[in-house]
Amino acid sequence: MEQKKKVVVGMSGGVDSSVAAYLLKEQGYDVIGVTMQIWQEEDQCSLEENGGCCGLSAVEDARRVAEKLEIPYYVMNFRKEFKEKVMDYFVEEYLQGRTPNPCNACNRFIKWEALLNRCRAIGADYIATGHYAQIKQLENGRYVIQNSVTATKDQTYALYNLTQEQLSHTLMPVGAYTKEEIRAIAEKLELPIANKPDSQDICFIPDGDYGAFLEREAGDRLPGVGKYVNKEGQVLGEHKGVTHYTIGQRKGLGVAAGHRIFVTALRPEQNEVVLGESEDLFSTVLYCDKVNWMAIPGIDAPYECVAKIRYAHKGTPCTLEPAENGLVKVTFKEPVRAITPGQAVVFYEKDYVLGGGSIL
RNA sequence: AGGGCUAUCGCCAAGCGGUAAGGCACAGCACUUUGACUGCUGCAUUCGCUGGUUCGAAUCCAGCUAGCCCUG
Repeated sequence: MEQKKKVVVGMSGGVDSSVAAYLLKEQGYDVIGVTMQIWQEEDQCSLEENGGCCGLSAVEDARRVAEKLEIPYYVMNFRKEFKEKVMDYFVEEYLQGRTPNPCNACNRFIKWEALLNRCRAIGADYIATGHYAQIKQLENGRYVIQNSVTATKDQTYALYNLTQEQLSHTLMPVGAYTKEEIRAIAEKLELPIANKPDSQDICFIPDGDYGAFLEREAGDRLPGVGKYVNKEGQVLGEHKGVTHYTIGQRKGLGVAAGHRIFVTALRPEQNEVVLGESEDLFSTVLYCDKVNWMAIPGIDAPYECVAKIRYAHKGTPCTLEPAENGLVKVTFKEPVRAITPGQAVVFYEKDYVLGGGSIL
């Protein structure tokens, strides 16, 4: 009667997800390997050479790993979902003068929503990934993402948007290990991808030139050249269009002010880019919407916690307060640098995710 | 038309007879499952042009050119 739990592992062909599949098999699960086809064209595989969580020789590598582990393996097509939920979102955000975080969108809508739905439809109990994070159920019954044991490789920020339903059907086996340990396991197993580099950058823009990508995708909807101005409204020069800039940016401005200057604001309505000093980038308050609560159902009074406003942010103590229309006001104890609309703000309590939202 | 001042890397700017600082911009690399930030490296055999003085000049002299200012 032993009914083995069935779990689908999203395999990117990389080290982490490959070892994740191995660990789950060792733990007695009925493991199925799946690679999601999301942006890559069928005939474009030859272009791939290095990293990208979703590109490359992903399929070939994943298939070889699955064979080595002796687990069934399938490729699932999610190009349509990816185009709508990630690429289109990416373009629209830039057109509105905001700075999107495609990985967060991909995690929630593709890796979880789309993949989980399809996997449950074929009878799987869980989906699993190679994220360095852990899922834990609190005493109040709610599921949370918890920091992995590897502080330097923590990925909870990119996962704040997962729902309770999604979390309750997700496994993250590598979260209990360090990156070094995972690589060691991969080498011991002689997995063909043990030394692949970590993925990075925007997977669907392999050359890193997102300006050119927007040109292809949005074309005539792009704003075109505009004016650089300072706080006083003086024109400082001409820029390539607000879609080419983000808050806090210094490089690529082409303005020689004699000292370092940064983008302090974007005004998409006027297609103006405001330039200013580093000090001008620090502030203590932000509002966010599209809040996803994880450790608690919500707040109806001020709530103390720590928040991150970007992936690499170490976190700053703050107070959360409910605001009109479901928004949340975040007041930091110390000024934080370059609060950027479109980026995620993620709230932490102890070592787990309290919730998070999209910065306005 | 006279008089004065200034001309050094894309921008700003040291240098004041001893063999071209620095900042910004720019480029590359590193960092990074987003955009940024940050760090590292590179970036004028040449100092408006032509001569002269000198062992030796971007630094002194002369002329020329250009720009700015003042006087008519």
